[in-house]
Amino acid sequence: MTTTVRFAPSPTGNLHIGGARTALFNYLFAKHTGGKFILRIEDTDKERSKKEFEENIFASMKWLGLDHDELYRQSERMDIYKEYAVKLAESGKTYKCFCTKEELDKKRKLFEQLKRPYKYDGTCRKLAKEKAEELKNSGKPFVVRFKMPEEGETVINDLVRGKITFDNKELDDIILERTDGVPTYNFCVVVDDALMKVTHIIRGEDHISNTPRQIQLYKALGFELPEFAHIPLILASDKTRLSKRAGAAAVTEYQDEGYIPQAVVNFLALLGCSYSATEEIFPLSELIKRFELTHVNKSAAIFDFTKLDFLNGYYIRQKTEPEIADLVRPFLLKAGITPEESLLLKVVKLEKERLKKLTDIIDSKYFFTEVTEYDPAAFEKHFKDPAKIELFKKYRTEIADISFIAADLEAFTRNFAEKHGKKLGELVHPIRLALTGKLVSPGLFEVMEVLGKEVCMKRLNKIV
RNA sequence: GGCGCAUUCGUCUAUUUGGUUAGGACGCCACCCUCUCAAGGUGGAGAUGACGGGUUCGAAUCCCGUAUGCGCCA
Repeated sequence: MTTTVRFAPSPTGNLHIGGARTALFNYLFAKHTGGKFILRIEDTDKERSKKEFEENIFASMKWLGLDHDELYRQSERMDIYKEYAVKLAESGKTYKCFCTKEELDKKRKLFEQLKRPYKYDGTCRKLAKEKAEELKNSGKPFVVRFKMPEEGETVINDLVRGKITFDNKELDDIILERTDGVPTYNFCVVVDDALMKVTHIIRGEDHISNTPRQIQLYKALGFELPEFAHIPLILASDKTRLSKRAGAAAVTEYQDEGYIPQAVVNFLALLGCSYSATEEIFPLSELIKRFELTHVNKSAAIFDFTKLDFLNGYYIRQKTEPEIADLVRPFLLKAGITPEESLLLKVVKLEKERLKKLTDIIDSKYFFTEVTEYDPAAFEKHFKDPAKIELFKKYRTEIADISFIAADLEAFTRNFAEKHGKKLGELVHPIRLALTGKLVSPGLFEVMEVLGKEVCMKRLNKIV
C-alpha cells in the first residue's frame, strides 16, 4: 500500500517554526516510504484567513525544500462538505440544535457551580423530529451536532505513543455545522483526510484530544481509519509553547536573520527524533533515508538556538565561495553596502570559516567601507603610549615599500618585530585596529592583501 | 475544573526483547595550533535516569502511586 500524508496549516499567520517541523516530519515520512505529500490549506475561517499568509506558507515550504505533490484549499471544497453533511443527516447520525448561546452559557455556569465537567446535555438530541422541524421552519437559527456514542470507549493506536483510550462518555456532541452553515474544523478534516486517502496522520500532540471525536466521525461516515502519529510539541527555553514572545517564530524570520535552510531542516529534524546513536549532522537526503516514526520521541523538545547556530555555521562552511557570496550579498545590500564582486569573493574566502549566520558578514563591512570608529579599549591600549606610537609610525613608513602579498607582509612584519625586540602580536593588534577598527578579524596579512596597499596606507596614516 | 500526554547531563538525544563505567551532539572549561577571532585537534567537568513504592537474582527500561510540566475542552 502506498502511503499518503498531509500537512494542513491555516493561513491565519506566517508559517510557524513548529508547523515547519510537522511539515518536515510528514515530508520525511512520505519520501522515506515513497508516498505522497499533500499540502492542504485550511482556510474555512474567512475572517482570519489571509492570502498573504498563504503566500508566506508557500514561500517558507519552498525555502525549506519541502515540495508538495498535491495542493488543496478547503475554501474550494465547501460543496463536498455539504454533500457529506447531508449524507450524515440522512443516516440519522446528526441533529439540529436550537440552543442559544445564552442558554449554553447558563448550562455551563451550572456545571461549574456543581463542579462537574461541562458537556453539552443533549437537550436538542432528545427533541422530537416534528418539534425540530417546526422550530426550523419558524426561522430559529440552529447548529448541526453529531450524535456521539454514549457508552464504550474510543481507542487511538498511536504510532508514537501506543494505545490512548478515551471514555465515550467524555465525548461531547460536537458541532459539525455552525448557524451560518459553515462546516467546522473537525468535520472538514475528517472528510478531507478520508477523501484524499491519507493513510498516516502525522500532526502535533495538541490534536490528541480531537482524535477520538474524529475517529467517531470516520466510523459514522463509513470511512476506513488512517494511522495516527502525534509528534511532540516544540517548547521555548522557558518550557512554554514557542511563540513570538519567546524567540523568532516564523520560518521567514529565520531566513531574515541569516539562517540557511539546510541548517534549519537538520535542526528541526533533530527535535523529537533521532537518526543515529552517535551522529547528528544529516542533510535532507540522509534524513529521508533514516527517518522512522518509531524513532520519534514522546516528550516535548526545547528549542536551542546555540545548536542551530552551530549547524548553520557548519552548513555555510560546506558551501563554495561563490555560493556563499550569493547568500551573503542580499544582507550586505540591505545594510547599504554594494559590494564589488571580486572583492566580495576575496572577503568570503577569508570569512567563511567564521560565519555562523549570514548576517555576520556585516561585521566585515570594513572591507567595503571606510573605518570610522575604533574599539575604544583597544585604542587606549595601543595608541596612548608615545613609544608605541613611535614604533607604529616607523612601521608604516617602512611597510610602504613592501609588496602587499600576505606572505611578504608577514615576513617583513616578523622581521620588524624581532629587530625591535617585540612580539608579533604587539604589532599586529594596533595594525588590525587601524585597518578594521576592531579587535578581531581574519588573519591580518590576508586582510592587508585583500585591502591593498593604497587603502592600508590611508588607514594606517589616519589613526594617529 | 475534567480529560489526555509527558518526565535520561544546561539543551537535543542513544540505551525499544530488564544485565553497559548510562553513549553521542551542541554548549561550557582546559590544552594544542596561533597575530586576534573562528575553524580544526586532544582532554575534562556535567545524569544517584522527576520522586516514592513494588515485581525481579538484577530496572532508566515492567506495574502502581505522587509531584511537576504541557496540551485539549471550557
